[in-house]
Amino acid sequence: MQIASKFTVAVHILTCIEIFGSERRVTSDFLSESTGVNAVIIRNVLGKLRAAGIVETRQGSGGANLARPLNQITLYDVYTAVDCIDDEGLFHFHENPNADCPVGRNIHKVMDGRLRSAQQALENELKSTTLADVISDTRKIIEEE
Amino acid sequence: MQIASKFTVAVHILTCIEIFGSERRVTSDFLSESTGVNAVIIRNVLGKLRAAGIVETRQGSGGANLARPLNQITLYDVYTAVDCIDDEGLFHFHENPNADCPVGRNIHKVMDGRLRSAQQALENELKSTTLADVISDTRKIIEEE
DNA sequence: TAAGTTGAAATAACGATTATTACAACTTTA
DNA sequence: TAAAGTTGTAATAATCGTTATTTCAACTTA
Repeated sequence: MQIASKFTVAVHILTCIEIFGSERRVTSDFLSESTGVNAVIIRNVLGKLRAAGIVETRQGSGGANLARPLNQITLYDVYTAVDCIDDEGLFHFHENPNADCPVGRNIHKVMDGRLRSAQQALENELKSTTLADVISDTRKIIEEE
Repeated sequence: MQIASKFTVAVHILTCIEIFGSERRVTSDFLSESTGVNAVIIRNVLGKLRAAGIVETRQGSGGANLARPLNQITLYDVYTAVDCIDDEGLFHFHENPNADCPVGRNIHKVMDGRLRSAQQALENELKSTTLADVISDTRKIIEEE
């Protein structure tokens, strides 16, 4: 049970756009090569990132670029953009608790707040890094190679 | 994409054991009734909770009870007991990044620490509540009904 | 106009979760 | 000791979400 790879793929995509965008056109085919993910899936993810105002894409001529500065895109922004998490929340509730049982009819209410807090802790952590951090680390590692 | 309901089911089970354990034998059939989850699945979850030293079960005569005090069982203990999270971590990495691409061969290294931190923030939050808290809230709500 | 690209729909492949069926092993009690 | 009820477990099916694939219209540039 894992958070869909759309999220890490999206970060990969954005990193490529920043790193290679100045030298070449970053197309869905190019991104498919780099990520190992099907080009249609890439276009799908790019579509969500575009809808969230994170990238711009060009139909026809092709290619994608960032729509705002690196330090104004957090991992949380990406995470919500590709919506790998339900409206229901990160934790899945079994759906048919017995309303005739005092525990069954209240367990949801009792757990909800605590689970939401846990999810929020995760999300706050994602808010604390921006793409600028990711790119900076990436450039450092590449230079050291 | 959600964390498997095994987790919330496990909490439901443990709550039932505490609340009803003094009046009756808490069998997998009874728990199946209360949760709405198949009795075999219940026995499966109980098996994991037993392996983690959280409950004891009785073959033959039937029934389950808690193996340690309520305030010594955190939500995190339950979460790890039913292992709804991979060894790989909460976040799923696409598996075939291109080693010939400088981004492809480094993205994992760059992201790993940050994703682990996010996961840990979630888990720390789960460590901060014990079943004693959950039961106390449950009893309060039941009394107010 | 030709070539290359995006956007999007439809469908298939795959994997993980949950449900179901079946039964051996065990405990209690009549 | 036999019957009834239960746990533990394996095997299999149903279901659902993710990812891959195929296909094609719309678009842009040369």
